[in-house]
Amino acid sequence: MAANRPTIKDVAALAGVSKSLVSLAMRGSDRVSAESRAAIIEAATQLSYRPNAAARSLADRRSHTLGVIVLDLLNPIYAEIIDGVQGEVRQHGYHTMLVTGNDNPIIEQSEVEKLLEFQVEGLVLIGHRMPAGSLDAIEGDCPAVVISRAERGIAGLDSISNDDVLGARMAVDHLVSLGHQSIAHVTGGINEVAMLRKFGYEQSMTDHGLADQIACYEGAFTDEGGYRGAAVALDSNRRHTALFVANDIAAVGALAAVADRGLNVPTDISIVGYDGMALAGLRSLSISTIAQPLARIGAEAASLLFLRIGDPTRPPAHIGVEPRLIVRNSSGPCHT
Amino acid sequence: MAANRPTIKDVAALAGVSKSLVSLAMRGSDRVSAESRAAIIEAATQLSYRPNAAARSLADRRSHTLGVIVLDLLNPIYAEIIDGVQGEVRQHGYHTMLVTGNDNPIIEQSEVEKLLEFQVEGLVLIGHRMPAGSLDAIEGDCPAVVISRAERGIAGLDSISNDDVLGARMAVDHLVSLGHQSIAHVTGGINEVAMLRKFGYEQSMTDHGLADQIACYEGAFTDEGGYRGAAVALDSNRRHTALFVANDIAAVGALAAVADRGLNVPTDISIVGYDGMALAGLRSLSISTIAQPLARIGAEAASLLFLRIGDPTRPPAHIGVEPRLIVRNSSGPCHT
DNA sequence: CGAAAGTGTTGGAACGTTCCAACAAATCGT
DNA sequence: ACGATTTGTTGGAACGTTCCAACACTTTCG
Repeated sequence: MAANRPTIKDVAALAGVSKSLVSLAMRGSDRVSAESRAAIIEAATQLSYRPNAAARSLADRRSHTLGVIVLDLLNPIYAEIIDGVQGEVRQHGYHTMLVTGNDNPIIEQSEVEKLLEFQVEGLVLIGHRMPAGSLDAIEGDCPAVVISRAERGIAGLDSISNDDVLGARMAVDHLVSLGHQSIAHVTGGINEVAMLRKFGYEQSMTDHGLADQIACYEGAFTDEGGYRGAAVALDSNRRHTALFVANDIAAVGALAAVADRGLNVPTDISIVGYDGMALAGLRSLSISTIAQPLARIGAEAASLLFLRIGDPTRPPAHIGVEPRLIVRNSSGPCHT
Repeated sequence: MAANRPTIKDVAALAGVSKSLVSLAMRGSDRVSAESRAAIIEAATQLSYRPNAAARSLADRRSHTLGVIVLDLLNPIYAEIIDGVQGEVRQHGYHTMLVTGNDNPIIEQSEVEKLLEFQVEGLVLIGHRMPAGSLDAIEGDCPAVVISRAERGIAGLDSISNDDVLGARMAVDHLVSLGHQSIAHVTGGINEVAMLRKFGYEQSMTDHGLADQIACYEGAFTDEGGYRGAAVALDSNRRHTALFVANDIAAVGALAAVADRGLNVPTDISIVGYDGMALAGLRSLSISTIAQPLARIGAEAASLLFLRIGDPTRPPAHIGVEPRLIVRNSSGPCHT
């Protein structure tokens, strides 16, 4: 561990120039003579000089850093979104500060606070839990974009999400095209996204003249929730031939419920999930699903943020991305 | 968006005291009179003042921030480790800067560089890919701890990992206790962790007098790799009754290979994985596994780092944590 | 050939904090 | 009652950068 970290002054002294010139050179200005530049680079590497980001961001009044707060790292779909964000951010030469809310609004709030103290230039919220009031407060302070939660209500924030209603309709359309009629829905609980998916399901069923076949079973966005909902569906006296489950994780649970009853997927019953998490594609699961373009959502969120940073007065935008059907082995023709 | 962010001076002016006193008060010093404190708090909230972390860390020469670099966010076990790190870090009142290497040594290197520019006080490396040389360089600059890669070779770094040899032995012991003898191993490819697990497998087989039953099939730490390895194992003319697969993701692939052959788990063949990722516990998979205490590994890594920050001269430590057997539905008694 | 325009380079003033020595006022001990 | 301590408070100097106005020197050109 060397004594004290070398500063720009040390480099200047060693190279025999002024600190200002070193500053210029380090940032690759073209107003530096070739000789000076060479001497400076030489000195810098010799001292293994590393600019101090704190000092820089203080002087510059820009941190070149974006804050990303994610509801919960454990859900694999968030990880995929984050990857998208990071890629885009890197391209802009920015840096990312990533924190988790641990599914806890208090922690979430305080982490956001910390990010703001670090003078992040923008905030990406991935599936937050904050009350609208806090969001408004943030918005006054710092450009922000919200992912994966419909935020039509909140005026000032950019947001991006997939079209859950459309996606749900696609799931039903797919099952209908396979000849299914008694298509049940295992819901994702009481939250906006789940509601939209349920709504899409009902809409499409009705459009196909299957309104009388509509059947919703209460579930949740978890393995456990999917299992419960599917179990009730399967044990009912209605002979459902297909299940549209509110998300992929829940679909994994539903798969287990089917297996527990000695039934086969897709011969006895078809299953379609939602989200397109990589995991659902593993061969043991091979769940048909409505995929969100997760990485693209992350990337678009980041570029939206850069747009707003560039022009804080631009009107808030909402980007909707299209979900896409991925057919795997969990859905097949209706056999009754 | 308010005009300019209020600074400590603005607060001081509004409260009618000096900036020094505000600084004291904000950090909760007890040398501030009740009146002054009240006035300051009042002023601060009124202006919605937020201290500037860049300025603070410049003056303080401490960033109160730790850097965490993870190989790849997509692997769920890393997410669980990160959660552990974050929890511990939060308890110390520190902040975390999390970046990914995207499984790319170049990016990894440059991200670490950025973290160091931010004057992080320490670094947690979760499954890095850097050559030993870069690691040495880091070590000179900044306390660091390495997770989940045995680093006995590198003298100066603290590290923490589970005992892979022991874990592999536990897996075999478990299968033997269920009456299995022809226990094959699907490997994790050519890397240190995989080698250790393979070594533990061979050791335990030998100890149980089953040296002649040892059979290794080449796989990888992926779904695909597990599928391939298991497929070869199952198609061989040796009638294996159990498979120890190098990690959980690969075990998921192995499960698919078994299903493809119309065989049943665990009646026809037992499977044990390694890692203890939450996912393996989903009811559709229910894979018996050797679990690493992932969150604890993260937490211990962080506290190790705090120890070293507190005393940079302390000798480097290696902490080994014990893996634990979790029996689920993928392993059962031998029926032949 | 002298003014104008360009080329490199420089010192000093920011940026928003924390730390420190200094100090005034109140309280103490003898 | 008077120096010694304690209790609050203060201005100014760091911290390591970037920015800016000002500088010498060349070069250009009418």
